[in-house]
Amino acid sequence: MSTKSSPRTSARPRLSSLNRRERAPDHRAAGSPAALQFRPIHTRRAFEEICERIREQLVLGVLKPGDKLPAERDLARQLGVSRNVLREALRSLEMAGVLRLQKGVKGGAFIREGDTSRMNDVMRDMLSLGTISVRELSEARVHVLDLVVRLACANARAADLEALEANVDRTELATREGRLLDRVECSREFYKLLAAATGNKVIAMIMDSVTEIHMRFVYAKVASSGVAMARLAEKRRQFLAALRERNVSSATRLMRTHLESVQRMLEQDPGAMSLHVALADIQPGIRR
Amino acid sequence: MSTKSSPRTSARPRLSSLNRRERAPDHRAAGSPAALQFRPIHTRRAFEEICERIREQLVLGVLKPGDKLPAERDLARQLGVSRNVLREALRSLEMAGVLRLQKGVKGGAFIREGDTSRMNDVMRDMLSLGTISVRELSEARVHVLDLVVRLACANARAADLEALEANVDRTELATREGRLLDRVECSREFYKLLAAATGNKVIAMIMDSVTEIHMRFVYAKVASSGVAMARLAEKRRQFLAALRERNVSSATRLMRTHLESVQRMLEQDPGAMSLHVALADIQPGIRR
DNA sequence: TTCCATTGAATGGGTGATCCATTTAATAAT
DNA sequence: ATTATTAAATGGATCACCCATTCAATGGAA
Repeated sequence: MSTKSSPRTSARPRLSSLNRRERAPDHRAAGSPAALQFRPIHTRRAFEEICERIREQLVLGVLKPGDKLPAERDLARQLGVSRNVLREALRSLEMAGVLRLQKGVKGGAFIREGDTSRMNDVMRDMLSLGTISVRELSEARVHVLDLVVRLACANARAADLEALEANVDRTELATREGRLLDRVECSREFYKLLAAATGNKVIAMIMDSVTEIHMRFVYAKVASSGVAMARLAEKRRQFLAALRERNVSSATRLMRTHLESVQRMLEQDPGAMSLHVALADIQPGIRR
Repeated sequence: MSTKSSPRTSARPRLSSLNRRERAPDHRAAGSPAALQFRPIHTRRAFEEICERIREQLVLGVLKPGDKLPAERDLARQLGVSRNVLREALRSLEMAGVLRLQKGVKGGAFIREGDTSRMNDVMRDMLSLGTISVRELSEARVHVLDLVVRLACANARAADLEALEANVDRTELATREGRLLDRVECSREFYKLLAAATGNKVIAMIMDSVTEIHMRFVYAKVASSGVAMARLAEKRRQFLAALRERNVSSATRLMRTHLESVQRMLEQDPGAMSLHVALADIQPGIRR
């Protein structure tokens, strides 16, 4: 072994002696039972250990949103890893929405408020990879929206209703001025506000994740064909009225029939709609 | 500028001339309208560009599950970035469940089948960061489960019912043998099978994500107190019977009352239940 | 004093060379 | 034929740099 390698393995405290956490058991002396299953062992890598430790501090409450981690150089030294490896870990946590990295003096790695849009990215990747289908997503959206409408009827507060009303105002204006794509943007916002009106951030997050991609399809459709939903603002007003009255069955019915007509619109000339067109430009983003 | 820096900026084709995609518009000559909002510009970093390009190839169908990316050294050269930066991108994609990295000759970066468990990790981080509360998660779970039961009644196939039946058999056995923690594991599996019985992977994914953490709480409770749900297997049999009969109202009612009793169990001695206990040991994992 | 340009240090972003550990196919020895 | 050995390819990790951005401290001009 070369003399150069020795400092790497001994000169400073290393991350963990548990670097390889699990080993395949040695069954050589015990024969080979047929049903025996080996979980693939997977050598634990430094960056995983680092991510784990940081998440641990989060769960323990030692780290909270707004807190700053030590500078990369310091933290790397503390953990006994190279700066590059530490950066891999920080990158992963950044992409997971846990950290926000900021340059410059007074910069650093800050714990973020949770980024609820991360679920959208998961959904997008699942679609890209073909693990879920557009059909499944649409179907799920119908059911989730049904739930959201019921919860919004039960829990919407005055502020929620006002925000929705203002949204419909914008929708109406966009319609009058012929800004169809802006109107699609209003629709996206409408569903986001409706999701928020449930008063449950988990439900809202789920709702957003199944709505995001759907709206991309609508956008692509409107952009390419120029056709758009007729009497949209009017339908929204009716729905809002039902919501105000806490009339679950009416609100549900209105939303359901609306979804059906949107679906019919999307399914005209289905050949024009490709996953690729709808998903283009959405990239798991780092929102700062 | 030193002579050393010049090769970095000119010697080989760089990632993109669009390295900074969006710039804040220059409004100096136009005054300062009050409502003007600046989206924070954020210098696009190399690893983001790389992730985007790879995801692009996914959406376009050029890359499919099972495909292998070029070796790190080659890909880095092709993209005109250093190997370290490329690795940051690959790490991020690995943590996102898009890639699987494998060592050794014949190793490399392979496109994975989508990993539906990624959503669980998002949920976990949201809890750790305090963005969502346990209360919201439990409430969401009740509603989602309600939906899942309805869909399972409508769509469960013979194979699904068999798997559920086998699961209840195991539950019964574990009960008789007093293996309470194994029985919790059975419960986790039960809900996973039920989710799968909906026939919709999006719904299943959502269901799993709200169930995972909940089951950690149940596990921690059972492990610490030794108490456990009475007549569990029996209740499961009743529920399965309703499911077989496609009796939505009965199945829904049975599940709902069961959830309530579980909730009562969890809420005894609530002080003992901390987020930290329940979340310990769950780490966004790389399952190979 | 007040204001604005300059400077310099801290920080994340990025590079390239080098070595290690694991895996596997080709090769040699038995 | 079978079994060790070897060599090459690959991801994992380290080190020593340099660059670009940011911002507080500094200092000179108004």
